[in-house]
Amino acid sequence: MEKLLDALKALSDETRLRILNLLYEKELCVCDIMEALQISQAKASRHLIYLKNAELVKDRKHAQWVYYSMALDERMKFMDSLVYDNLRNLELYQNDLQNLKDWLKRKNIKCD
Amino acid sequence: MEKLLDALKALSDETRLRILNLLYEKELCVCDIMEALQISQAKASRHLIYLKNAELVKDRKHAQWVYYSMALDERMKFMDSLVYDNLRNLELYQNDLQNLKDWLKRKNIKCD
DNA sequence: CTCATATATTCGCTTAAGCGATTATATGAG
DNA sequence: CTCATATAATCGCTTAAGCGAATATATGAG
Repeated sequence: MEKLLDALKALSDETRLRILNLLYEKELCVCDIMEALQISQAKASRHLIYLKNAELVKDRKHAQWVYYSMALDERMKFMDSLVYDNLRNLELYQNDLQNLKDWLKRKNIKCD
Repeated sequence: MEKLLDALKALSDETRLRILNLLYEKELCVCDIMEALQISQAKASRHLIYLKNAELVKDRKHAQWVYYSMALDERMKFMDSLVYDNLRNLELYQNDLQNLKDWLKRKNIKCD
């Protein structure tokens, strides 16, 4: 079966792990990801599409934004352990979350 | 952190998943793997070394044989779900287990 | 020592991944 | 319509993965 293998391939890249770590918090648009991870737009978009093809995330279009969020089926329940027992213990991923938080705050202030 | 990522990269290849599925049953030597999966010796050896470098398995030499077995630390506990909730539901991996069983039986008869 | 068996390593090749830079497309604002 | 913003897609390049075939190494048997 291909589906599981596709999901695991999607998990074998650090940028994608960093993205999943953020999406585990909440639904985000591409520009949130680029800002939080400080990566290029093309890179963020590419990896998000990769994750979508692997059926780990789903997307939702609204105006000119595309919002991505986790889309885990029953089989992928091991993802919880991966994120909470592993990623969240690592400095890089903690920093990413903090950067996301800071960025969302700035973004909201801008919109006021 | 590199270690988790190395482990995940190790999980992103079907042959290595098939090997892990077998090692989840019991400690095996390289030739058991080649026979059960019907793959070449070089291929079995290469992937086992890959898994060892990723610290998912450990090896033990005895005479001319090298025995490999699972070596999961606390962080890798999601592997249980991966194997039992996913791999073991798939025909390919079930067949591999049956082939292993058959091979071990033949092997023992030969040794009598 | 010599041979057979088990395993690891190397080589050359092919294919896939990831990347930056650029371009294309879609949407909303004015 | 025109412009700015958000996202996706393409191109060319570089590097990594995986493979089969062949060779090397280690161990036990006799």
